[in-house]
Amino acid sequence: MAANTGFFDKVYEVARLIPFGKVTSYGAIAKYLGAAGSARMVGWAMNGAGKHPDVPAHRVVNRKGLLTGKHHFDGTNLMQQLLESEGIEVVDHQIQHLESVFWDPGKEL
DNA sequence: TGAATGACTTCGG
DNA sequence: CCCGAAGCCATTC
Repeated sequence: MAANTGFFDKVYEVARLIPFGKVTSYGAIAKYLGAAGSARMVGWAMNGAGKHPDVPAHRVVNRKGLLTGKHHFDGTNLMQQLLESEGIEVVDHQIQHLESVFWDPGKEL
């Protein structure tokens, strides 16, 4: 059980840096971590994000702005509600005005 | 050690 | 932009 490979911690660390009312993509995080191409691992890391209450996994979506991970949340529309609570428009599990709310760690940092 | 899996991304059509 | 297929890489069995 190599739960803590450091990779996970990095993902969580970046996730915490996501500003309120903003979102980012798995690939963006992976790239920022220097693990570009491991976007899937970011998602996998998020699988353990449930243990990290400070990690807003709902702000992490795929590059289309689609809430692909919503299925892993407790309910069915929980993720969408969280985003809407931050002022992000979400329709059909897809973020609207994605460019306006998108936050690229590698670009901002 | 090797095969299977996955909250993705990119490429070609 | 949508669709199908391939690539990627860490984790798990």
